[in-house]
Amino acid sequence: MTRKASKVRMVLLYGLALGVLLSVMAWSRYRFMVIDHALEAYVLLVAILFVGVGIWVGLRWSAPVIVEKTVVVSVPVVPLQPAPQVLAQLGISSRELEVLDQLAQGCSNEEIASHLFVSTNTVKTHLSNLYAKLDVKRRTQAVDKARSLGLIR
Amino acid sequence: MTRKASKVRMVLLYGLALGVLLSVMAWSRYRFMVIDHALEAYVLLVAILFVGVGIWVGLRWSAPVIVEKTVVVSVPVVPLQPAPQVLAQLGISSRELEVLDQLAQGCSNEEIASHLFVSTNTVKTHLSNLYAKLDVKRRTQAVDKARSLGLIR
DNA sequence: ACTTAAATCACCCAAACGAATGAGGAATTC
DNA sequence: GAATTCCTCATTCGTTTGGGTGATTTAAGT
Repeated sequence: MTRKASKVRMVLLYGLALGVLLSVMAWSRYRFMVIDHALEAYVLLVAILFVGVGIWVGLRWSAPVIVEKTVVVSVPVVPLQPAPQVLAQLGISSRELEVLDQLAQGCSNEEIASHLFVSTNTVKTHLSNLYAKLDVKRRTQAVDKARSLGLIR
Repeated sequence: MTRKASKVRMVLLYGLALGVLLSVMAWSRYRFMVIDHALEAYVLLVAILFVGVGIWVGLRWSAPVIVEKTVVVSVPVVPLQPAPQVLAQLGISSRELEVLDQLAQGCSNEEIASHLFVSTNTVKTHLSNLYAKLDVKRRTQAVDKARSLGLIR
């Protein structure tokens, strides 16, 4: 049922109730008029009744107060790019990527060399090629750029 | 003003209004009693008045309907740690943090120096202190560690 | 068979970097 | 006012890094 329909129906019900109440009161007034101060009691009764009606109407008509609750949910963040295309596009070989990874971990040329079981000269060659392909001059720049390209975590 | 206080005040006002209205009616009934069907009009007036009061009360008392809305917002992911405590704990100064930031962007000592308007010697000093505080030996290590600590983006 | 690309290593040289140390000035704290 | 911290700069010395160049080997593709 729509909100509008329920309002219309309620107004009709309210009018009906008012009419009935007035009739009942008109009929019953002779019974109570003999009592002194009957009018006051009468009015009080009417007031109480219609305050009740009003409250009911008010509650029904009151627009729902919409409270927005912001719920923060933690979501697993996936790697931006597994770097397959970027890698190919830049022409970076797998060996160079290994070197790049070591680089990002802060290894020196000598450490990289020992980790990859090659000479430091080889590492330097790989690095030089990497710099050219990444278009950078320094190892720190290489790490920064590789990270922004998603080549490394 | 709190909700409770306003409710209490409203009840009091309501009672007062009712009392005043009753008094007015009691005083004025002699004027209208001569007219036929005056009571019906009287009751109607009271009914209308108190329906209004009731509606007002109902609107005021109506409890907010809480509607939960799921809102999806994009949140900048990264601040593992706002780094305030970590920073303080490691004793890293703001200037050192600036140097660290430049470092992460792949700047050379000379570039950092010109960006921060100091000599390269000063940069080297800051770096040395940083290395000690981060317990590393090389700039690349420093960047790596600072990142893992959430000190930099 | 020829070409190409990747990986490996070497040598030389210059620039950048890092360690160690000292020191002055400013602000804050005790 | 003494101590502390931070920022600044300097000097020296050894290490690391990067550029340039060239070479060999292997694998893959034409």
